[in-house]
Amino acid sequence: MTRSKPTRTTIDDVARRARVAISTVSRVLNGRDRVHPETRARVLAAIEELNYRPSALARSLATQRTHMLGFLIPSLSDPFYHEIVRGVEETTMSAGYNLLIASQPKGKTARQHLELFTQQRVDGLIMSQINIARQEVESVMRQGLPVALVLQDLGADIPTVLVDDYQGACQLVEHLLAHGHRRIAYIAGNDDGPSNQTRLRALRDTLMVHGLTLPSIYIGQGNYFQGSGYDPMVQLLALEERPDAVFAANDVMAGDALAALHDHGVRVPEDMAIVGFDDIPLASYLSPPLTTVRQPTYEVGYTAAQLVLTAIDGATTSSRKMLTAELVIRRSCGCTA
Amino acid sequence: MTRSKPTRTTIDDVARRARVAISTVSRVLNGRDRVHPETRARVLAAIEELNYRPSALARSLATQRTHMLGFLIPSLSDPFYHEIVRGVEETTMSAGYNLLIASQPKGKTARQHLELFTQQRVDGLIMSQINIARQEVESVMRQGLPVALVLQDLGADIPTVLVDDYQGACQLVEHLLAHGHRRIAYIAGNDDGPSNQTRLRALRDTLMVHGLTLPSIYIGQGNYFQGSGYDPMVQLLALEERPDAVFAANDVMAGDALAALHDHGVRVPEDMAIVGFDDIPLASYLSPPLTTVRQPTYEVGYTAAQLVLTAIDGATTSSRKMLTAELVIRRSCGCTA
DNA sequence: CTGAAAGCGCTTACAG
DNA sequence: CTGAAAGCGCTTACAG
Repeated sequence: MTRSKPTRTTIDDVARRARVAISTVSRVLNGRDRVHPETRARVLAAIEELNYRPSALARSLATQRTHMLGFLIPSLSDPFYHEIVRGVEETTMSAGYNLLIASQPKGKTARQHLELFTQQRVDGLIMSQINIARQEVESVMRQGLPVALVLQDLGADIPTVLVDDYQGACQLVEHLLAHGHRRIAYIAGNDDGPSNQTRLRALRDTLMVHGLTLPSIYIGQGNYFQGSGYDPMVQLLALEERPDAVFAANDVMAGDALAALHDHGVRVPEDMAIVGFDDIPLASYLSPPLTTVRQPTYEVGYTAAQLVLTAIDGATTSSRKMLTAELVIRRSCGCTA
Repeated sequence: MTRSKPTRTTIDDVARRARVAISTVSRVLNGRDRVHPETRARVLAAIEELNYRPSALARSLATQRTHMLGFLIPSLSDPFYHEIVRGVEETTMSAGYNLLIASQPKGKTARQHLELFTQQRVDGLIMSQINIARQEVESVMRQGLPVALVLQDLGADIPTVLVDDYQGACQLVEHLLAHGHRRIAYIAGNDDGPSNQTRLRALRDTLMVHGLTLPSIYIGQGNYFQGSGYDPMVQLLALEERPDAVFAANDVMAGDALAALHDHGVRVPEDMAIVGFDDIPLASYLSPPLTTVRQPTYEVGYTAAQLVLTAIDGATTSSRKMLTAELVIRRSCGCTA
């Protein structure tokens, strides 16, 4: 007679085999209370012989701790998130926690998205740029679940990690101006996050400082995703007075713009300079290599994880971190490496 | 008086408020047994008022099902995995399961890596190219946990999804030969997976069919990771009789080779053709765009998820799938798009 | 249609 | 140092 589902070996099996109570097995498992060496040896032997693995589920139910962290991001395939994920993951792991990553499912609302985690599967939650209301985040926090927000500002009382891209974008534009460019166009992302408006504002402000302006026809509309930078670039090329430099709101769209220019026989940077934002791995592979602004993505992930880990430990720390972005000069701006 | 840890509202709270037994609350929650409409309404109201969320932990312990799938991969930042992950994730989600992704932690063994999942946190497990022995996989299966292996062949009795890269590599080499190239070099990956040897064999075999051979000095040694294709390319350039085409075992190294050629003023494809393998997103952004072999990565993920989902449902299906790879012609081979 | 009770597999005071 | 028992928050036969 075969059983299709082999029953797990449980703490009871071990206790019986070692001739002790299950509480004793539990003690050697957790190693906190003292156990007589001989008893411990018997238990360990039984565990070994039975190839016993304690059920994390049962343990979590009893302790009210899952030792898991949740991380919600818009999309796993967005290269911008890779280093953030790595930062969160490594930090989480070395603190003895496991990471549950979920990307925003297509048809689902942020609320359903959250459900996975609020059903008590994680001890803490990190969210980045998901479409969620301040009030929902607060509701989660009120349930006692520590939260950190990443690259998304929903108010001062929510632990948050931000990057100062205003400052980074200003540097970038200053650099273009230093190259002598005066007609600088912008390929915009969508406004789901705050970053698009911030970068645009940095461009406007910096131009203004130099007595320049940004004509509205110099703003092309993309959406941050791959492919969305191509048409706006083509439209800019069709203008009577072409821009001499283009600032794309992220590297992906800058790559599209580069492709459009290549297809139209426009040389970069000789005929037109292109710069991006983010410094994703692709940026250095583009031709010419892309001048851009590096967001400290690994550090963003690291910091966010630290924020919720310390909150789990009950400590209250200053909960807002602003990291700085850094200009990365390559060749698409006109510099010769 | 404030409580630092607000106690969760449980099924008991709901039952009390609705003046029913917890079993009744459970019934309306799961919607399987019939409940009197009025009773149901009372319970639903109580759930709403208390903002009750059932504990997935407790439920899993009682039902012995977590509705989670585990996915083990070598690294989250490897672009090759993005589409595979997407395939697994979407399939998993639409089947009502959640996905727990873990990449191989630096210092940890595959065994520790597995622990997270074997401690009964998932209903099924997908593994890809992690360093694990056949015997360990079998041990997991014996515990009753359905498993699928991806791009890794550990024996016929383990459900597996493979891609026929031998055939794909042959097509690629045939294409180079059709361009008139005769001195074809190879930049090898490491041998952790079987793919490097397979691709190399395909190159050798195809050359042989045409009466050609692969001199050992035409084999450069990379390791699949970014940067590792640069030096081997430089060494090939230093050869007395330079190759006229280079087949890099993956796109990432082909990108490195391209960079090396660019730095040395060698034109591609005029002076030398370059081809890669995988068709990661980067491939089309390279300059010139890279001719390569597309692995059906999304489909690989989809198929693997299906394999374990049907296994969870108790069905026994044919458990080995071989998907076909496809030649993607761009410009680095000499074709004019 | 509904309730009381056992059980899922652990942990943790409480006794001894 | 060790055991018996309660409890974590659910589900699911079993009665009624």
